[in-house]
Amino acid sequence: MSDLLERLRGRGWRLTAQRRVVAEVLDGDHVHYTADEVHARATERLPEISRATVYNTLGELVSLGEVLEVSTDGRAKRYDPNAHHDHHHLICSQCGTIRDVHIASDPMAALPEPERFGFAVSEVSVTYRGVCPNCASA
Amino acid sequence: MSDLLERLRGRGWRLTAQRRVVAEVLDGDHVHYTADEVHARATERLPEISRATVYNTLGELVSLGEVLEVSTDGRAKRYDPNAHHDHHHLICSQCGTIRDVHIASDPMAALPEPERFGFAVSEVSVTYRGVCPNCASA
DNA sequence: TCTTGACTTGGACTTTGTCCAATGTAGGAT
DNA sequence: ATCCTACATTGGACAAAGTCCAAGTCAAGA
Ligand SMILES: [Mn+2]
Ligand SMILES: [Mn+2]
Ligand SMILES: [Zn+2]
Ligand SMILES: [Zn+2]
Repeated sequence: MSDLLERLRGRGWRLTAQRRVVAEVLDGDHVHYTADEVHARATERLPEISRATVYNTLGELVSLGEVLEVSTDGRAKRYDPNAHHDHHHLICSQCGTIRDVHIASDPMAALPEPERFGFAVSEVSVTYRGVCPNCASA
Repeated sequence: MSDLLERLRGRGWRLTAQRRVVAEVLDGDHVHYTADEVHARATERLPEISRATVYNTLGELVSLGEVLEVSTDGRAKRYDPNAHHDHHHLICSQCGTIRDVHIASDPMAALPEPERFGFAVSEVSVTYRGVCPNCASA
């Protein structure tokens, strides 16, 4: 994600300290933070960053396709910087941990034409749930 | 769902007017209402039913496995009385309409052992998104 | 260095949902 | 048929997650 800021500048973004910090927090793929978690971690680096700015920046990153929104349960959305490699999610039903997973067949191909009801289907996500090893042993 | 009330009585439920009305609203499969939509429809039949009771009853029905919770976007959860036939969902990304769909292959089989990371995987849901015919023509 | 439109901020507000003490009632007991 | 009481309902306070806005700040081009 080091070149993310470059791409964003290319799109006319002003490079503010706040945006830089949000990008840094999301850097190092494989995280799935809530907005509040992003805010907490951003605050460690830039104490006065506001919640509103974190929400604004996350929303912009999602619009640009640089970050994915993951709605797991009915709780807070999670933000996923791993937007450039197709993947799905495996979620622990007890502790909420999320892992990226890669699956063996294309789920888009599994939806027969008559089951599409005239929709222009453009996206599919597969969510697996179960108990993680950590929760199982406890 | 006519025998739902029988099953519930068998489980020791008191058959109150409120519970009856919530069950009636969810009757006739293929609906995916939010709690507030259930409340609005329940109010037409029983004007003084409270929001708290609708939430309580929906929660109980979910615990009993009679109704499924569907978390689509980050908005209100939807309640799905079609709990006894496996199915997945196709959602219009513009208007939010939900359709039940049946898929051709088993998505559980698509997750290879090494991608399970020691989880005891018990559940999988597939969500398709696209533009419905109605929204496409508008 | 100056200027200005874009960005940030704190707080009010909204939506969705939970919790609780007070009140009501379904259904078994008499 | 009536009584009893444990369970259910209610309204309103509260909480979590997110949006919106007017006022102040600042990145970056001139
Ligand atoms: Mn992910
Ligand atoms: Mn359904
Ligand atoms: Zn776990
Ligand atoms: Zn639509």
